[in-house]
Amino acid sequence: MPELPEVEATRRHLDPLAVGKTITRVRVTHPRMLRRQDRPSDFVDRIVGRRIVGTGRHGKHLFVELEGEITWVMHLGMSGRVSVAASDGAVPPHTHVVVELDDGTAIRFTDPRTFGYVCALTPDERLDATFVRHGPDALTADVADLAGRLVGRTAAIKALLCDQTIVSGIGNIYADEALHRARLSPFRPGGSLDEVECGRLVAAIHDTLDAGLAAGGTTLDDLAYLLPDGRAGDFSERLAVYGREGEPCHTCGTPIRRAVLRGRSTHWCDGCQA
DNA sequence: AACGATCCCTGTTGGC
DNA sequence: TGCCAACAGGGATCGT
Repeated sequence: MPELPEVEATRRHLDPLAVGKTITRVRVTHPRMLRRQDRPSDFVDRIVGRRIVGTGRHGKHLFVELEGEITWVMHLGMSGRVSVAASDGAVPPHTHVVVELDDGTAIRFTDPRTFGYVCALTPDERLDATFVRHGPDALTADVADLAGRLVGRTAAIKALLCDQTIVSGIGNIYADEALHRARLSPFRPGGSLDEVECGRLVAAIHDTLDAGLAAGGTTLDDLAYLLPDGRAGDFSERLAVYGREGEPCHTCGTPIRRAVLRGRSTHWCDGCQA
């Protein structure tokens, strides 16, 4: 499942292969990929012929900056993958967007479950889009950012961590992992965390995301995230709680528990987390 | 406004 | 062995 570390790994892979190249041809073969764009033709018309001048990321959103102040936005959803290969090579199944470049390569967006999307936005649209109302990027958010957004909130801290308007970039896996590292129960009301606990949580978020990034992301099975070059990230071997229901906690030996919270599986250790 | 439920989608898994 | 329901989840949307 692509969360912030997987998206950032994708950006770092894509950047040197894309920046400086010019888009020569664009094919979109699945209309659902463009559901964020008012008119589907806007995407193709807006990016074709433009030179790529940079890449960026905020939370789980990947940005490809084009000359003329157009931003090509990609969201990987839960099964999206970006790869770069020779444009005349074999195309993987479930490839819905192909962007050919002037050096004979193509950027391919592959997404079996089609929860991801692409769009091309003008500066005004980018200011207006939902994702800019997101909270600060989880890699750089500080204690004040988090504490200020939790004041008065009664929902479970796990649910709030996954809310992109609080902090941007955390999904189900890293939320569970960060809460275990911070020794906080996922069911604690967000507003009940004191300053010390908020500090512990922010540090745990940074540490967990950094570890995921250093490992090249999380891969749970062959449907899940792969690095753009096809290699699997190995963070899944270091998960403390996610997917470990019934197995002993690496810290205290207590069996890891699992429950469904807001329709998402939640894993925690009763011995470590309060 | 805040919160939680529901839905979208398809490869994989587990039960019978 | 084979079939099929259940499961996985990011985020939009809707009801409370």
